[in-house]
Amino acid sequence: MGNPDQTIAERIREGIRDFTASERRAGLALLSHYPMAGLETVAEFAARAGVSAPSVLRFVARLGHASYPDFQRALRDELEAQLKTPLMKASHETSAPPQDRLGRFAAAMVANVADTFAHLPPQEFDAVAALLADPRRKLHLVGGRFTDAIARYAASHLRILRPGVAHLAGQVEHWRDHLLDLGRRDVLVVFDIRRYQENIVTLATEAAGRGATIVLVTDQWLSPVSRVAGHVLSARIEAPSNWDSTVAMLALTEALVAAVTERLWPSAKGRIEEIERLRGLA
Amino acid sequence: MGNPDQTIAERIREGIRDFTASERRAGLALLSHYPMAGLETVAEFAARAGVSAPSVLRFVARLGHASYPDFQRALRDELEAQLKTPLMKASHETSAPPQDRLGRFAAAMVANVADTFAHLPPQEFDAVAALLADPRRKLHLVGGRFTDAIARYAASHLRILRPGVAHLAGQVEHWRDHLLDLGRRDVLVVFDIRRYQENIVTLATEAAGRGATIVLVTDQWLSPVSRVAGHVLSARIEAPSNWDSTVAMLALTEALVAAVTERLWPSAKGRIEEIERLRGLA
DNA sequence: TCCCATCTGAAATCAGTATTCCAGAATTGA
DNA sequence: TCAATTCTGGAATACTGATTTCAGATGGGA
Repeated sequence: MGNPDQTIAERIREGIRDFTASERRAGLALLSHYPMAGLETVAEFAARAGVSAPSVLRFVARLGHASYPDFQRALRDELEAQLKTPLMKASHETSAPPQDRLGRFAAAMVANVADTFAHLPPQEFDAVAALLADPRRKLHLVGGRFTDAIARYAASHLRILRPGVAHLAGQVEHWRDHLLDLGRRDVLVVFDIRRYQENIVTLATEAAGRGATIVLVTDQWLSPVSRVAGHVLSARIEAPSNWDSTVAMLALTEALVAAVTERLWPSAKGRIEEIERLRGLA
Repeated sequence: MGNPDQTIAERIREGIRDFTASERRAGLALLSHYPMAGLETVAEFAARAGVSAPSVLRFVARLGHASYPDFQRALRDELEAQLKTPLMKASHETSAPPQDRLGRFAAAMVANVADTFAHLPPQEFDAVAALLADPRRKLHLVGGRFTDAIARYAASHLRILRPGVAHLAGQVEHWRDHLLDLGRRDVLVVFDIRRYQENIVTLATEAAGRGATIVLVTDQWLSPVSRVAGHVLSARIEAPSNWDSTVAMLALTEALVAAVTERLWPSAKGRIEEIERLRGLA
């Protein structure tokens, strides 16, 4: 299969000295029509390179591929990885890309996610991940009008990874009961964006007063909860729409979940298997 | 074969309405993995799309190609023309592939969102937006284990914009009651990704049987719900993590909400003001 | 409800392609 | 110049993958 960290083109350039004459011709033909020539049939490729089919196969074998289809698969994978780069998007959209609303919306989303990660303080991120991965801490998650979906989403993942995860759902009245239990060992994760909700601020302030650690995930203008928060992470939420976008905030949340997953993996692995088993029973 | 001035992707998007169900699945599979899926063998392509090999061939024939190899040649030519221009450069200088996990995660998120919008068939998107904005239709939203948060999120926005929006929450048992009310005038919006949930498929199938229109928002591999869906939108969900990412799906959903908002704005404006007023009272 | 038209995929068939073999050509070194 | 070695491509072979067929499934209309 060859070294997967190297493109096929690189391997050809590197090894071309040691090739036989017809292998070299095949290699040059491929490089000069890269990578399409390699996606043709052996016969076509051979004709293009001016060599025989067997020579092409020897060339492919020399590059370390088990068979011609295997070689083509590698080329396709390589190409696909290349096409993944977002630059490609522009060339795909034939007509007036920045004009249409959908395109503008897409561009804004992409920018939000990119900016959010670009401005993320790694220490802060790691500190939060460590906190969420600490099994001695109890976690409580709560969100506002629209961000509650993210709180819920995070909770549903974290609950799988570790015990002691609660989502403060719906009714504000229930929160009071929860408050009673919040203390030094508790972490309250608050999701709150623009048009910050008063009751959320009150809850966080009260919880902080009782000694709980507050983690705030908010927008770039920072919810007032930041006053009492031990850790603050912010995400970009602007969109060409009447609504704010929580896409970047979800991306940030997923990144946190991924980091926590990694930290907890030894213990979480068995836990997940057990959960799968129980789900199977249901 | 076919009109040479049009890309194959365009022809698919344009004609997809008139395709048969399995041709449509093939088309969607190709669009969501464009154009690599089409460079695979018929069998691989068929497996990816979840249809049989003959269906893929009928799909290719419908696009106006004389044979599968002819179709592949067209794809290659198209791709070659694209590669000729801008991004050869960018792909070669893969400078600084972010080694750190957070950077890789961020890059994947950005790519997911970009790809999702790049491969989104605009007609399909518009059709869904129109459906969701039709006040004569009742909307019912439901999601799976992790996607339910998105269903809920979408519902909370749509509910503000228009009447007749229901979120099928939690308990599977409650769904049954709901099913009774689903008929020709109803739209069931289903969010379902990898490790597709059986009960969701059952629900959608049953709802479709009762004449409801099914809108499916799924991943690039298409939930089995696509069999009964009137409209399918797919989002990229792969992430360098143990979990799949729903970021792009949320982005897609927000784009839909934005489109619906725009369509309904004249009527929604007053509605929102009224809601604000009521919230003020509480 | 039944019928007709349409669609779909399993299996059989067929075509074309990769692969192998080997004889002869080219190259090398003495 | 001559052998030894390496390389090369024509032709036979073995597969794999495209294509066709057809029976059954599906859906829509009377």
